[in-house]
Amino acid sequence: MPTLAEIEKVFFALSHVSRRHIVLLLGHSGGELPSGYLAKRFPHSWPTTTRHLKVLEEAGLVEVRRHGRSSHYKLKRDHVQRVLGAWIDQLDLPSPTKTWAPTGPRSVAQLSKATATHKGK
Amino acid sequence: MPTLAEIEKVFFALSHVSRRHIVLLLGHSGGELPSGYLAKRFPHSWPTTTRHLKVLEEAGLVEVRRHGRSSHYKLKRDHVQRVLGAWIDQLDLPSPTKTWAPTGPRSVAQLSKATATHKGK
DNA sequence: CTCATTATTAGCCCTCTTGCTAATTATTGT
DNA sequence: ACAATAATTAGCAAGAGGGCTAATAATGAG
Repeated sequence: MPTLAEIEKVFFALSHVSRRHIVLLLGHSGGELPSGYLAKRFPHSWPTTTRHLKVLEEAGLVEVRRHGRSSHYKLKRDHVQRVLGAWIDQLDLPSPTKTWAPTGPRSVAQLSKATATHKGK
Repeated sequence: MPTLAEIEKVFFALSHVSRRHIVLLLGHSGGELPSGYLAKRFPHSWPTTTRHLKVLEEAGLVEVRRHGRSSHYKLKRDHVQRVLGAWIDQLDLPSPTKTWAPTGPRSVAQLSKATATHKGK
């Protein structure tokens, strides 16, 4: 279960278009992307991108691997899905005994559960 | 598919703790809650709650029914799930032919698809 | 009609966020 | 050693966001 602080940081991080766009770029790339590559794809200056990346990193949405003079950023998919998924799940009415109704629209609970095989930070 | 503007508004709306909390309260209630009921549950003033509610409404996350001198707010679950779900789905690598890998963690795609039986605003 | 209740609107202030440029650090190449 | 490249840090300015109080609107009760 994500802490309040985690939820806070994630939603804040995703509240800015550029940061969401960075996340999407990283997601589509499938792997790592260097800071400069990302910076070039935005109308704003490189330092601004750097700051966005730091926000994403502090939110645990992204991880960096520094190698030589370049920094490679990678999306932490599981964290995005775990935090957002868990929050969305909370929207449902409090379950009496954690019994998810077998009928009706599927809950994202399964997603966050299935994905929870990874490290929980 | 949610428009960019929709995504923007939803993520902005959910970037504030109080607004997220309002959404959760409405979600848990299962139905409608009057403005004053919500306002009383926050440390800040009533007008501040009113503003938060307006933001949520403009984001399409909530709908109001005014009756007499009270306003009743209701969560639009489908919209929350449709927009957030769709965005999360975009994180996955662009599918070659929309073929979701049969192995690995399940996508939220199913959720948003299953839920998409409702009105698309 | 008058008063109380419920809620929203208006306007103000202060903080936080985000953009920028300039400076700094670290690494690679010549 | 020196210059070039990659990236971050520092510091500043502008604007947005969110809090408050006071004022206004609308409805219900007596």
